[in-house]
Formats: sequence, structure tokens, C-alpha cells
Amino acid sequence: MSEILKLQKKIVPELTEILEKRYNILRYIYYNQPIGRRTLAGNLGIGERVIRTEINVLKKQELLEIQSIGMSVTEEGKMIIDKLQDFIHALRDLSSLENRLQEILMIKKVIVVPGTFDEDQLILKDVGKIASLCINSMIKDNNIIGITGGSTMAQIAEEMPENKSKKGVLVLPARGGLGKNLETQANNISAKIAKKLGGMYKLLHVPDSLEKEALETILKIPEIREIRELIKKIDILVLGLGRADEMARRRKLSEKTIEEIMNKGAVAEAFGHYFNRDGQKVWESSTVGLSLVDFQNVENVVCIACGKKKTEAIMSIASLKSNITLILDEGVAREITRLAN
Amino acid sequence: MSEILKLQKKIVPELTEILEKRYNILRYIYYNQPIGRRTLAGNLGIGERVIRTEINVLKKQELLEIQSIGMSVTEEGKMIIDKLQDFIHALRDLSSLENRLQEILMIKKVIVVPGTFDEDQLILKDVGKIASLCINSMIKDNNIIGITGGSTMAQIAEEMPENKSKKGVLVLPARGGLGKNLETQANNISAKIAKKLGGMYKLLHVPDSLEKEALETILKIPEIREIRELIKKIDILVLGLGRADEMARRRKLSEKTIEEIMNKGAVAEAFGHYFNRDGQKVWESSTVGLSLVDFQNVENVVCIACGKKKTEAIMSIASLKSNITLILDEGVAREITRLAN
DNA sequence: ATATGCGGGACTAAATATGACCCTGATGTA
DNA sequence: TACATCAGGGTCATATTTAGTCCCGCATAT
Repeated sequence: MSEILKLQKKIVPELTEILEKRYNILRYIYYNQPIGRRTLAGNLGIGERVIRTEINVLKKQELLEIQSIGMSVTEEGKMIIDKLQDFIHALRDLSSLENRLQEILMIKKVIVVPGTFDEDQLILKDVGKIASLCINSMIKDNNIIGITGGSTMAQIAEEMPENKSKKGVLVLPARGGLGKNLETQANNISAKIAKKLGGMYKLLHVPDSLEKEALETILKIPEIREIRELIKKIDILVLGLGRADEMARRRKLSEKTIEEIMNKGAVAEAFGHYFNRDGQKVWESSTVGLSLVDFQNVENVVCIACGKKKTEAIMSIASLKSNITLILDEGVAREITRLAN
Repeated sequence: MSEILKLQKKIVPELTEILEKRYNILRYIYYNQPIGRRTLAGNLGIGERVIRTEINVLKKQELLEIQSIGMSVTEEGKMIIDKLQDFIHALRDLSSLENRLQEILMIKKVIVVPGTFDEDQLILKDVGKIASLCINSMIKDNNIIGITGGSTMAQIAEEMPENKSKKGVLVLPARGGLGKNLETQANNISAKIAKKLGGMYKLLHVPDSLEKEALETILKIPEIREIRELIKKIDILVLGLGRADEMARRRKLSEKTIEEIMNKGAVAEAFGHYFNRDGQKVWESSTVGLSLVDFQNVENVVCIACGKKKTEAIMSIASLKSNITLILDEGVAREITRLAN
């Protein structure tokens, strides 16, 4: 942590608290604007009057403006929010936490996003933003980017900035359709990201898990075969991590199968594979998407995970491969270090 | 000012106030330790109870310790004080003030010390410390350092750190004896500084101002002649600035002479010469010390000045020569920019 | 028309900060 | 040795700030 921060925390120890309080308020307004005072207070679990006091300060500093429709963040306020995130990163010494996690999980890079998802669901947006920037910085001309599904991934697509500087980018769904929600389908997310990157995309029009026979039939379709070949050439794989139990249910596996998988110690699911704590594959759903071998061969893997319930899944997947960039929230990050001790 | 500081001042505007309050308290204790709560409150003009609240914070942070004899600053506290001074320098954007002064006065370098001498006499100690560090960094082997008198200079000698790394350093008084106070005599100060630097020193055993005949007689004394020759070879001249009126009185000039000098518009005194606002010499006391020509030839001149009453004197002396390093307190620095507008 | 959610005002209760004074003990001085 | 002085700590009434709560008028959407 920088000298200057230590100095400040020493002489004005209450600084951290005030700063984080105001940051949270400002951020919440930003993500929900326009929003009223009462709603804000209720959602943040802070007294209405406290909000009012802080609002007055922020208004005076011209970080937010008040209209009859509700409060919203000014342009200056938006900039401040971005900078504050980095500042809080430093204030909480998250760089040290990142380094510790890199050692514990033995992976290339860890990015910890300030905040605890379990306490504040908005953290998902922050994680999405950070992840989208991270991915963006990795992309080179003619790269093939593999995308999985899930709410975290959907958020990444949402927050991904428009950047059409790279040529010939191809975005591929790395898994088929799963669950009911359109917004969180790999297909949908791939298309969204491709548009923002000014790239191409392909769709994988199949359910994620299939019976063996159905899989064989489907693999005879030329379009599907083409995508399958392309998936093997993925340069950057963006992977939302899942819990084994949740994903098994979402896949509509039979209760018997689920019990079987769980009995084998499955904690994590990724691209249709189920892994135990030690990163050993204990079950595999027959899928048209990425195989374990394909996964091992991908050069850049970005794993994104939010929430303490993903703790074990993260630890499992991280042991599969060292060339992983892991992006996660502070809450689950601390939980991992706690378990590692 | 650094990005991070702007950010903080924007989101926690009350930071500055709290920080400066605690800095002042800590600093006052440091310079007067051990000191009691009541005395402290009285001298700082803060309520006794306020002091108590702040003391509790500082104690909790282990920046000061409390004994039955009074409060004193811990080792950590001392370090914090030093760092805080730089921090406040940044917080108040004094670098910009320094640059502005360099332009206004057209001199090489300006160092502004945080605080207003007229409100807080302890600033003299800070100025002394900064000046002593500045001088220290200028010294090279075999340098001859010229020293004048005054309370500011005395403080520099006091705060000068022991540093015997340079060889063959010679410290010379650049003026004779003046006034009653032993502590502020150029002779005394020179000796003190020489000891701290592990160098040699010479003494100038003559009154600072003399009648012409007396001067001629004295100049025949070999020891005096020797020093006079050495003075012409001064590498670093450390100059405390004086007001014309004050110095004239301290020199015990006749009321008639004083009136004459003042009528000519004298505002500044330095090494026995009196200057008007434009830096023109209007009167000269016959002295064995530095001449105006000698002064112009010195390579490094460090001017030190404290207090708003020195405003005009500073502006006058600065116009004499561009190769000056000026060290002054924030109060008089701002006064100069105010006058320049 | 009306229900909802908005900011702002106002009043009370609680918490905190402040001021004022006393007490006891350590220390230095007569 | 006695005493004056100055130290920190305790205490308590009071001033000020902060927080909780409710109401009002207004804009907006239904």
C-alpha cells in the first residue's frame, strides 16, 4: 500500500469509513438512477436521515444532482466513481490479497474487485466492468473468443465498452442452450459482445446437454461441426464458474444422477464437466461444447466468479490449469484465503 | 496536486481540516514536549476538551504517549510529523505557489514551508529544519559557507542535522557582532553549524558597523584581513533577511540617520546594505563583512525569511540576483502573490 | 382522477462534542 | 519537609450534531 495511504489511515483513521460510505451511496445511485432518497436508504440498509446528510455533502461537491424525478450522478461523479474504485482497491490493500491468491491457487493472475457480492449484488456490475476491460485488453486481431453463459457473463456483455479497434475478431458460444433465461444464454451473450467489439459471431443452436445418440446425430450437421472445429481454436476463453449442484439442477439432470455426481464430491461445473475439490473430473455431460482437452489447450482463460458460494468451485477450477486470469469479488477472495490457512 | 489528493478532497472535503488540526497538535506537542493538556489547549487556542478528544485518537494510533509528566510524541509520531509536512505541502498545493513565486520574483528556486509564522511562531522551527536540509544538500567538499545572524539563522543551526560526510568545509560569519543576544550572533551560529558539519570555522571579532576610521584601522589586523579575503570566496551564502527599519535600530544608528535611510525608501537590509523596493541600494553601513559586489559573485545564495513583515524585504532582495534559493513560510508567500496581483 | 414516488421541511430523540471544574499524584522549589 | 505547580483522569451539565420519523406539495405515470 502506498506510503501516503498508510499515513492518512494513521492520522485520520475514520477516513476509510467515511470514504467507503460515500462511495457506496454514489455507486448505488449511479447504478439505479434516477432513484429516490427513501428507496436508496432502504436498499442500502442505511437510515433515511443518514442518506440525507451524505447526499447533502455529495450534492455540495457537485457529484450528484437532484431533480424532482430523483437523484442522479453528474459527469464528474461518474469519473469519481471509477477512480474511487481503484482508490478503495489500494485502501483495502487488495493488491496484497491478489498476490496471496495467486500463490494459493497457483495461477497467473488474480483481480480482486472491492466489495462483497453476498452483501451487495451490485458488485456483479463492478465485476462485469472490470472483467470486460480485462478481456478487452487481451484481444488481438483475428482472435477467437469463447463465451459461456450465466448471469455474470451477461453482465460482462452489458458492461463491455464499444471497441472496434481489433480486426477479424470472432466470438463463439462455448456451450449450448441452458435454462430458460434468454439474457444469460451463451448464444445471446456472444452476439452482444461481438457487436460491441465490431466482430463476427456464430450461434450454437443446440441444447447444452444431450443424450449420446442425439449428440451423435447433431454432430453430423455441418454448421455444428464447423463451430465445433472453431471451438478448438479458441484464443481467449471467458468462463463463468458454476457450482456443481446448481448447474446439475439447471441442466435438469435426474435426481438420481445429481445424487451420484454429488456423491463423487463434485463442487464445480465448467463447460459441462464436473470437478471435485482437487480438480479431478468426476462426471461429464455429453455436450457439443468445449472438451477438457480443448480447455487445457486454450492460451488465455479468464475465469469470473462472484459470491462466497463459488468458493469451492473456484479452488477446484484453478487447479486445472495455471494459465488462468481469475476475476472475483473481495468477499469470496477473502473466503478463499481463510480456507487456505 | 496529485490525482489521488484531488479525489479525496472531493469525496471527503472535511479531511483537510481534521488532518491539519491533528498535525498541528502533534507538532506542537513534539516541539514542546513534555507538555500538559491545559497548556497545550491554551497555547493552540483550542478548547481543552477538543484537545482531549483529539489526544485520545492520537493516543489510540500510538502517535503519542502520556506519562504523568505530560504528553510526548512517540518515535512513530515523529516520523508521521515529518511525512505529514510533505503531505500538507501537497494538500495545500504549495508546489504551485512555489512556481508562481519563482516567476514573480524571478529567482531560481522557492521553497514554501506550510503554515503562517504570524499565527504560529513554531513555524520558525519548521523553516529552520527545511533550510538546514536544503543547505546540507548543497554543500560539496571544501566549500566555504557564509553565515549571517538573526533568530531564523539561529534556528537553522539548531535544526541542522549532524552530517560529517563532506570534507574541508569552512564556515564563516559574513558579518560582525550585532545586538545583545549571543545566540543570534553570526559568530556563534557559524561555530554551531561548523561543529554539526564536522568542518572548521573562523570568528570575526568586530562589531558589525563601524565608523570609517575604525574600519580602516581594523582592516590592518591580519586575522581580519584573512577573513575578509575568505569572505570573497564564499560558495554558499546563507542569508537571513531583515527589515530596513528594524535592522537600522538594532544597529543603533542615530534617529537622524534612520530617518534619512527610511526617507530614501529603504525596506530591506542585508549584509549591512539597505535597499528600496526596487532592489536599489540606498544606504550602506561601513562593515567588515560582505560587500554588494561579493554578494553578486556568490554562486549559491540561500535566503530565509519568516513572517509577513518581511514581505517587502523579500521582494527587494530577490530582485538583486536571480541565483537565489528562497525559503519562506506560507503566510508571507501568499502575501507576496497577493501584492503581485 | 388517482396512486405512487420524489425532494424538502419540521420536529423529537439520541448521541456526541464541548466546556467547566474537581481530584489525586508527581515534581520541583523554598 | 511543606508547598506550589502542573500533570492526567473523572465527572457532569450543556451545546451541538446526528438520526429517526412523519408530513407536505409536486411531478409523473397509470
